Amino acid sequence: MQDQLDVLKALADETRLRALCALRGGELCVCQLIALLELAPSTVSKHLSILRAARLVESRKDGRWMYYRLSREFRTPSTRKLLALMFEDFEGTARIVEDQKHLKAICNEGMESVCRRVF
Amino acid sequence: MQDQLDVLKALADETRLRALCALRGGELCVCQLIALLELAPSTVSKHLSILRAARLVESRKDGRWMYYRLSREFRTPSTRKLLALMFEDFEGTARIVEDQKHLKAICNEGMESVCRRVF
DNA sequence: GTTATATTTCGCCATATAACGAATTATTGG
DNA sequence: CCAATAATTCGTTATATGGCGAAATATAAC
Repeated sequence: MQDQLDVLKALADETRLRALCALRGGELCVCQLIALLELAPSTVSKHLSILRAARLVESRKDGRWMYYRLSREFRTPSTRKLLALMFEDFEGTARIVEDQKHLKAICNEGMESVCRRVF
Repeated sequence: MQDQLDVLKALADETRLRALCALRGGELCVCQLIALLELAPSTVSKHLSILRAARLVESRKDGRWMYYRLSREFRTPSTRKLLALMFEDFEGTARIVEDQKHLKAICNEGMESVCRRVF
């Protein structure tokens, strides 16, 4: 029960929902998520570790960069459906639409520049 | 967005999940929920008010007794699906199975007796 | 090997949340 | 009306959570 509860707790936070929505478009580097969420690196890192502990995201390291993406395999079969519903529900809310524009700009900026900016 | 977030926050608590699962079998009096959850009346009342604020449950008053049930209409269409998934996920977990037995005993006991016991 | 860079971990603070008991409200029964 | 009962609201306390900056870690660049 704790595992499923961890998933729900992970979802019950606006910042983490925004991060998950952002990852729908594909993997992102931590610095890009920092730029998107406009929070301290340590704060974003903590949120990502909570999402990972709930197995909603997974990460891969590439040199100095750490990339996060939505998990391919979830803890329970219904978690995938849960996420799909979540996305359906939040798709189109002002914040998420805003984030999508913002993220597009961040991706165009190039990672080197984003990193220099946020650290 | 806050509305949907309130739903997720309401779901991200073991006690409230147990209450929701218990209500699947039909409406229950507050005193029965107090007996099931084994928490102070004021605590249970607070949890129920959180569930109601998220529009996951609704209540009706019958004399001195207040009955709670799962909402018939949810805030968004997908909330129904969300709850269905939740139930699917928690169905069969040790705690919920235990609660089901416990609730059966509470319902057999009769409300007068339950009320006397928990207050 | 030293320095720079990207990320995480740690320690701290402020706020949010869950629990309780006491006081309050609303309704029934004498 | 007055007492009893069911439930809620209020005030308090302990713990959890989210935020930050500083320190630690890991990798790349020189």
